[in-house]
Order: sequence, then structure tokens, then C-alpha cells
Amino acid sequence: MAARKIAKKRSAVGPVGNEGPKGSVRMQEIAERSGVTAMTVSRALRTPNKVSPETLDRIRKAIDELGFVPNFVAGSLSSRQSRMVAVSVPSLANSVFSDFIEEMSTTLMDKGYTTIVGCSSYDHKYEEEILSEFLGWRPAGVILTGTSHTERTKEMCRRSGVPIIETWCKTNKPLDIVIGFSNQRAAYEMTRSLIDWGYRKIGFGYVASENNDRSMERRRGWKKALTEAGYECQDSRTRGGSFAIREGAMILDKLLKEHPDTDAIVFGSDTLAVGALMEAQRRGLRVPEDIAITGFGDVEMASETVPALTTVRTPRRELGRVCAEVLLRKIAGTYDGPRVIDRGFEIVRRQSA
Amino acid sequence: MAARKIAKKRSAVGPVGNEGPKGSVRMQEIAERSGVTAMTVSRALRTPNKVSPETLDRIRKAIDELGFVPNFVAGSLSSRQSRMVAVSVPSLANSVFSDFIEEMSTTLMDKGYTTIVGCSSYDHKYEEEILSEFLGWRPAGVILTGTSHTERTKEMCRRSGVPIIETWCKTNKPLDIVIGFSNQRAAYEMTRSLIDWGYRKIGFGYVASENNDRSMERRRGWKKALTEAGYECQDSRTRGGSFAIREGAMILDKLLKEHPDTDAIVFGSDTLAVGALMEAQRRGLRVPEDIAITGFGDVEMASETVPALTTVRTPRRELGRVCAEVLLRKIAGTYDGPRVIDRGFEIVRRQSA
DNA sequence: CTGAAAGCGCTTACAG
DNA sequence: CTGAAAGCGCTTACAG
Repeated sequence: MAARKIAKKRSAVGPVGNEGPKGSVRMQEIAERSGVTAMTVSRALRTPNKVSPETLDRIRKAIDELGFVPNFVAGSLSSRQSRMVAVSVPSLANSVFSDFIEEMSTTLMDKGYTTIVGCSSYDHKYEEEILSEFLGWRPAGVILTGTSHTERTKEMCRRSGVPIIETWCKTNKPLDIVIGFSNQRAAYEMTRSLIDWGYRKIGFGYVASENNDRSMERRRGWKKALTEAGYECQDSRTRGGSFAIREGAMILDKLLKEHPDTDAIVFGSDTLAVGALMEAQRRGLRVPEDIAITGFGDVEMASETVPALTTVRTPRRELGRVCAEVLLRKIAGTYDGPRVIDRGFEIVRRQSA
Repeated sequence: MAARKIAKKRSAVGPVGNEGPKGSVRMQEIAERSGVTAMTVSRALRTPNKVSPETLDRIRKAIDELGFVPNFVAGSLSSRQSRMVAVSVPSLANSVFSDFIEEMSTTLMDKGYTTIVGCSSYDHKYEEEILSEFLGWRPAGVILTGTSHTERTKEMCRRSGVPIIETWCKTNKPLDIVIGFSNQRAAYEMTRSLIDWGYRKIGFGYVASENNDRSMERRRGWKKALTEAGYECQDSRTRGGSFAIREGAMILDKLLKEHPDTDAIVFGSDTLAVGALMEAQRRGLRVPEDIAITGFGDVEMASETVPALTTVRTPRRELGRVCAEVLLRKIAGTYDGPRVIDRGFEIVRRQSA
């Protein structure tokens, strides 16, 4: 405010170089120092081939000397497009999502885009708040986990007019574009595989949350496989939003107590499965001889446990990259691919089943 | 552009309500609909007590009906302060940092701040690029992992004039403020504890990277404890930036090959320790009878392995919260605490040593 | 309690 | 290849 006004006066009067601690350098300063106008500095940054080589040199030198960092806030307001992408995931503590985010944000940064990330804690209402906050930054695109959202979330997405990608799921009626895989199909095939391998009393372990459509889809897949084969369905769950390892142990305990003849458990996540694996070891249960255990995700840990975990590999890094790439093309207006993109999954058989 | 101009004309001519898909609602529209000027709408949002209750009601109603989302980009440019905080961590895949980030970003969002996160992949040069990118958004504050950075990174921090917090370390000469704990002291005490518990040939396992000052500090602490006690120092490492579980197994292998009489290994991270634990199990080695293993971090998994992991608990969530709180006070200009904040650590003895 | 004017630092859309 | 003018959607600093 006052400081800025003084700075302006200074640059109009004498040579630059004494920018105060708070007075960050503007294009104007660069322009003066290189004997052009701000317009040409702007061009040098955005379309350098439209500026003469000598001018370019001078400008670049000035930028370097003054440590000029272009103000994206001003640029975004002016051009009505911000190179920013907003993402909401249920949790970062779950490595499945942190890997996804890491890959996505790296891909986006390579193209000059900044990623803002919010954690909804598996809560649709909180996802709505995050989105509303993020939309204030007028992002160029939005990526949401799952396909179930509050009405207001959907309404805000529509009104915003920006490209939306939903991910980690598959649906036939995405808000805009969906990139993921069928959770139901994946759990179905995992369960089918167990049946093929000779298991008969197959339980399901998960954390119940009406907000987690992925989890519920997986449960549906497990149920479908058993029903088709004419087997009983017995599941066990803990309540709450977190996917603590501990919960896996509790589920194993509960399931074996209620249905002692259970010979396999399909878990809705690797974290739960690893928890169950550890609990089995503590009890002296042999896996898979006494009880088979399968996970979902194929996190790094899955191949290292003893016994190594049989699981469903989901393409989490690939999902991050593809979401970024498709979104970028949507933003550029050059996307002409399908609205539903299925990246599949893979059953990985190791030792635990 | 053209669309915007048409939209303006529209709103000047007739009643509002037909905003196009791209034409997001502005304060101007809210003002017209509630019979005031944009200035009053701005007040209603920022200092509602300075607006008459009736006016406030009308404005809020209009905001709701039109689905107005204030444009932070314009607000930031105008007020010369953005409610945005930039953070750089080495990796999100490491749960130690994702927990930290989750806590920090939640704390910041509660106060109306948005967090932008970048992953440096344990690379100082890449940290510099991320920072330079982030500074373009004119964040209100910056949080950096570690205390070792490139010269240009430090220079940019100074020039930016925004509050900087370094974390996960302790140093006497922070760029601005440092909030963390002494990695050297923590590893020293872990090693001392092992000595007290009767171990004599204590190795150190870590991933070598000159960019990771935390790791090197921990190694120094281990060495110091052994040297003071007059014992030999034998370490083993793998090269590279990642903290894969696999590396822990490789380190165990190498260390036992080169120094078969090793009776304990201090690991620089829980991930490595868990990898070693699994490898020991695969080889039929008893932990801690044949070999003791300790970790660093106390991640969720640490208490669930069999045997449960003895480790150093670092206050990662607390660090996230405190970084956010201190930064917020620095931004507000009300911080008068120390420049060096030590949040300590804790040796957690379980079964693996 | 409310408003008119000016400005934040860029980019767009011309013009030359 | 370069520049002058206008404007992006808000907030600041008055004034009433």
C-alpha cells in the first residue's frame, strides 16, 4: 500500500535496485531496466520467439539480476485462466492416494501447472467445503475421488464451467469425465479366483462408510461372486472413516469368532489385509493353510510381508498421470476421447491365498 | 473475453440469472441483485458486522441464489496478500510426510488458507524449481523440509520477504524459523538405549543421499554414541533417493554378510526397519534374539509388525499443526516466539530390540 | 452504514 | 518486432 506507492515513485525517479524486503519486483522494473515496456517483458516470458534476440537477452539479464518472479495471481486474473488444478482425495495417509497425487502433481508441474490438494477424510460434506474453497482460486480443472458427492458439490461443479474428472471409480454417468476401474469387477474377480483356488467360506472385511462408494462397490463384487457360485456371504466390518492397520486385526478376530469355519477373507484394502496378516501371525494361524487373506491395492508393503500378499493391483500412479494428461487436454480444448476411461486392474497371486 | 463483455452488457440491461456456463458470477451481479454496490458485498463477506442486518440478508440470499464463489485471485491481487501457503516435502509416498501434510493443511484450511504442496524427491535442485514456481503465487508463507537448500533457494526466500519455516530438523541458524527436533540426538539416544540393553555390535542402515540432511544427522548420532562407548562403527547403506521397504532387506543382507557378528541394527527409517524385519523372518532369524532391529518415525505399521518395532517416535502430526500455527502468527505479525523450536522425540521400546 | 475512485500486476486486443 | 489503452474482479483508503 504505502510501501508500494513509494516503490513506484522510486522507480520513476532513479535507477532500480533498491527494492525493499516486501516490495517484490514487477514487470515494470524489468521493463525499465531493459529499455522496453512491460508488454514486451510479458511477451519475452510467454512468446519469446516474438521478441528480437537482443531485446530478449537484455530482458533475461534483468530478470536474473533482479530475481524477478512473475506474479501468477495477476496473470491469472488478467488472462482469466489460472494454471492451477484442484484435487480432492479422501486421505493422504493412505499410500494409495499419496502415490496417485505424487504422480499427478509431478505430471502437472512439468506442464507448468500447480496442484492444490485437499483431504476430505472420506466425508462428502467436507469434500464440498474443500471444493467451494478451491473454486475461489478459479482452477483450470478439478479432480475428485469417487463418483458420489453432495448435490451442492455437483451443482458447484456444473456452475464452475471447468473440466471435472472423477477417478478411482467407474460409472456410466460421470459429471464430466471419469477415469478409473470397476471396483465391483475387481473384487468379483478376486473372489472368483479364491473360489477357483478351492476356498469355500469366503468372508469380506472392510471399513463401513456410506461415503466410500469404492468400498461398497467392492463388497458388492464379493457378494455377487459368492451368490453366483451358491455360497454363503459372511462379512465383517469396523465403522469409521480410517483405514488403520489395527482394524484389519479386529475384523479377523470378529469374523473368526462369528464364523469359525471361514477359510478365506477378501479385504477391501491392503492396509486391512496386512493388519489381519500380522494378527494371524500373533495367533499362530498359518496363512494361507488355516486362513487365506487377500488385499486390495498392491501397495509397496504387499509384496514384502511374510507370506507375501495376494491382492488386486490398481493402477494408482498411472491413474495420476492419465488424470493429469486428460485434464490438460480438456483445458486446452483438444480432448476428443471418451467420457468413461477404464484403466483396469490385475489380480496378483502371491502366497497369502 | 468476448463472452465476458456480452455478460457485462447483459447484466447492465436486464435482470441477472442467465450467466453462461463460463461466465462465473461476480460481486457486481450480487450487488445489483441486492441493490447495493460491490463494495458493500465485499464488506458483507469480510466484515459482516459493518453491514446492516437487512442488507446482509439480501446479499446472502443473492449469493446463495446465484451460487457466487468469491474470486480469491482478484482478492489476492487487490489486497496484496494471498491466503495460500506453499510447502515442499521430499516425498508424499513416505507416510511420515503425508501425515505431516495432512495435519498442516487441515489446520490451515480451518483458518481459511489453502495449501499448495510440492514433492522434491529428496533433490535440492528440484526443491528450488518447486519454490520458484510456488513463489509466483505470492504465498503468504513457505514451509520447507530440512535445513539444507541450494544457494538460489535461500536467495529466493530472502527476496520474497515472506515468512519461511524449515522443519523436521534443528539448526541454530535457520533461514527464518525452524520447527523440528534433533535427528542426531534422536539416533544417539536410540543407540545409547541399545547399548544399555546389552547390544555391542550395532550397525546402521540408511539410504545415502547427500541431499538428505536428516539421514546424515541420524548417522552422526549413531556414530557418536558408539564412539563414546568405545565400540566399532559398521554401517551399511543403499544408494538412491527412495525409502523402499526392499532396501531394508538389502541392507540387512549386506550388513550380515560383511559383519556376521552384528547383533543390532539402527535404521534411519521405519520403512527400512520393517523391510529388514520381513527379511529376517524369511531367513528364519529371530528378532531380537539373533538380531535386534530399531526404526525411526513410529509410523502406524511399527506397532503392528511381529515382533512390534522398537523405534523413535517423531511428532509428525504435531509438527504439521505447529508449523501451521506459527506460520499463521508470523503472517499476522503477532509472532514473538523463538526462532528455534524443538518439539523433541521419544524412544519407544517394543519387542524388536 | 454505504459508496465513488483508484489501483493491485499482469494480459488481451488492437495499432503501427 | 514493439507499444498504448483498457480491463480482469476484487480491496484500500478515503468521504459522506
